[in-house]
Amino acid sequence: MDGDTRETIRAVALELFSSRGFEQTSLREIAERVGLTKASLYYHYPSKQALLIAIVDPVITGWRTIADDTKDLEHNPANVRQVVERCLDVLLQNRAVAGIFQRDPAGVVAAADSLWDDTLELGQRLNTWLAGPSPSVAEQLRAVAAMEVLGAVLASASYLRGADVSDAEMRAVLLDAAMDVLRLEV
Amino acid sequence: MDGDTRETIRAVALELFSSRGFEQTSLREIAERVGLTKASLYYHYPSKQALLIAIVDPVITGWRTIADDTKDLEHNPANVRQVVERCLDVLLQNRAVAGIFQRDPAGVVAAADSLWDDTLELGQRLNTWLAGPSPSVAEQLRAVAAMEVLGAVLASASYLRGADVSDAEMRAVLLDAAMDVLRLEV
DNA sequence: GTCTATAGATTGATAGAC
DNA sequence: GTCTATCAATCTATAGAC
Repeated sequence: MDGDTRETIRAVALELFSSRGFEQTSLREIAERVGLTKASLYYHYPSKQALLIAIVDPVITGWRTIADDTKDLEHNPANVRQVVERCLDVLLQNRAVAGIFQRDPAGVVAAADSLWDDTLELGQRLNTWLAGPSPSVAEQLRAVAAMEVLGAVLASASYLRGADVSDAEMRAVLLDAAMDVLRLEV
Repeated sequence: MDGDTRETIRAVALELFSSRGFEQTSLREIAERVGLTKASLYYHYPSKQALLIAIVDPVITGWRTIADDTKDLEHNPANVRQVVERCLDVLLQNRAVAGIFQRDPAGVVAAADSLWDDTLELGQRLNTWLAGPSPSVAEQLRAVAAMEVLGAVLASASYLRGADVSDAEMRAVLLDAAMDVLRLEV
């Protein structure tokens, strides 16, 4: 239980960053919860920024993979559905990390410009593909709106505190809803 | 041009809060841009928190008015469309303020718990009404997703940097898209 | 690998002169 | 109404002992 320390720090930081925000979480607090001193954190991560990047990297990578795969991918309803589905799965499988992007974009920007630039660029590539070739303004707007729909994965945690919804049902409903926004039926 | 000072401070703070985030904006920076010293800001606003509340209040009030009006309002397609339309108009007419809520929820929570509680409560009331009476889980999810669609008003600024879209077209397209998510045609 | 101690900077806020 | 000066707190990060 020694190489675990790095992972424990990551897990604690993830929980705090996603619930309170990056700037609102101090290394002192992370250290306390882990049971270390601030200074010890710096043995495992060279900076607070590096800690954030380590936490967020898997999701960026996930999105990049999807975006890369849309290169030369034919834009038809079946493919669109699959791309949206994969985006949705990234969110479902990384709720906490995605929560950082949803609840604290400002903190991410402040911590690492380039990280946010990456996120924007990936979003732009996905939206561009989703809108289809030579899209009208309406089609471009609907592409953005369809991606926004996926954010309901996280928002529903705040709003449907009563009913706990299974991942499977969330997946099915939001996928259909996104396709409705794009006005594509499969 | 003296009673204007208070308003100038508000405008400068709004711009900075909405673009960078609340915690990422210091009173020093606001003061510099206004052409005053930090200390002078405190003559006009008793605290940084109070400044945020003054900025954000009109939007909270707008949402509250809509939420209140759904009390005893029959849930039918025409009324749903009207409620969604009014929410959309609040966003379109208060883009910068809404940007604070979209880009920096974590900052708002940290600055004023109660402010965020209000926002959540209003969102919950609107979602509950939108979902209709005795809603299924799918209907509840679609209500949340429909509200998320409206967030495209702000997100599109980042993603459609090329084409500048008129408010009228944005309104028309997103209103229809939200109705599609709710699977209601009018 | 973890600690104590501290540097160095910034912040929100206040006191009091003018 | 605006200023100068300053307080007290907090933060990230580093130096160096163990």
